[in-house]
Amino acid sequence: MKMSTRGRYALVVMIDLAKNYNTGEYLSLKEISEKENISLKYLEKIMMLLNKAKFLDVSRGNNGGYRLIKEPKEYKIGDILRVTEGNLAPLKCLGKSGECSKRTMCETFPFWNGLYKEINEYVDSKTLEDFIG
Amino acid sequence: MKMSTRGRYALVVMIDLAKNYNTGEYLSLKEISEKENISLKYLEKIMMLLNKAKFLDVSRGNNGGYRLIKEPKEYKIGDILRVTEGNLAPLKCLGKSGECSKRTMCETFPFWNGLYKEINEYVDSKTLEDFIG
DNA sequence: TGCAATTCCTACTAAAATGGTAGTATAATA
DNA sequence: TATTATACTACCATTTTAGTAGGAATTGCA
Repeated sequence: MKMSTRGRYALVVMIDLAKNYNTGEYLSLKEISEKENISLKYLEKIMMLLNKAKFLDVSRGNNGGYRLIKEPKEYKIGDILRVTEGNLAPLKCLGKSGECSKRTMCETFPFWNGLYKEINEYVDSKTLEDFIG
Repeated sequence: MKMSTRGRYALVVMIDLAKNYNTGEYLSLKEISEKENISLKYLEKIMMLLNKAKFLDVSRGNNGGYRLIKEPKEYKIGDILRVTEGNLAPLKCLGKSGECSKRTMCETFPFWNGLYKEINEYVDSKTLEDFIG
C-alpha cells in the first residue's frame, strides 16, 4: 500500500509550480530537479503524464519551462495523484467486473470500496493552494 | 497504491475462520484453499504471519487446522492487514526519521500523514464480526 | 506401531513493477 | 546558427510480488 515516487514527485513539482504561479514565469525542470534533488530525466517522464492531462502550460526552448494553466486552488491533489499513479483503488477489481473466483473475496468488496472512497475523499479535499504560503 | 494479495487473502482466511468460530472446530488450509481457490502453499506462508502475531489457535496433524483464538469482534481488520502488509503508511518515511533530501517533499508530510491517519481509522473501525452472518 | 493428514520451515523462481538512464528529435530564442 | 529547453522512445538494474518445491515435525487413528 505504498504511493510510488511518481505520485510523490509529481506533487512536489506541482507545488513548486504553484509557488511560482503568481510570477507568471516559466519554471524549468533543471531548476526543479536541482532544488528538489530529483533526477532530471525521471522528472521529464513524470511531466509527460501531467502534460497529457492538460495540467501545464509549456514553453520549449531557451528560457522555457512549465507553468500552471489554472490557479493552484483548481488542482485537487487527487487529480494529480490519479494522473501519475493510476486510480487510487486499493484493489484492481474495484470499478471493474471482478472475475476472481475467490468466493469470500467478493464479500469483502464493500469493505475495500469503502476504503477507496475514504482515500478519494481525502485527496480530493486538498488542493495545491493548501501547500503554498 | 494497491493492497497486495497477502493482505487480501489474509482477510479472506480470517473471515472463513470467523464463520467457523462458533463450531469450535479446526479448519484446515486444504479446505480453505479449495473453497477460496487460493494456492495452499501460498496460504501456508500467509498463515505463518498471522500465527506469529498470535492470532491463531493451531492444531497440527490429522484433523488439525486453525481456529481463532479470540472472538471475531476482537480482530480489527487493520491489525490483520498490518501484520501481512507491514504498516499501511502510503510513504516509507512516515513514522521514520525521514532523510530524503527532497526540499519540498517534507512540506507534504502533513498531507501524507493525514492520509495515513484516514486509512488507519477506516480499517480499524471494522472487525471480523462485520463480515459474518 | 505405522500411516495419513496436517502444519512448519527454508529455499528457489518467473513475472511484473519500480525507478531510473541514454540518446535523439523537436522547438524556441538570442 | 548555437544554445537551451521540452518530447519521445528505448532500454535496464533492482526490488517486489506471487507464487512453487521439497521436506521436516507433529498428531490422530486404525
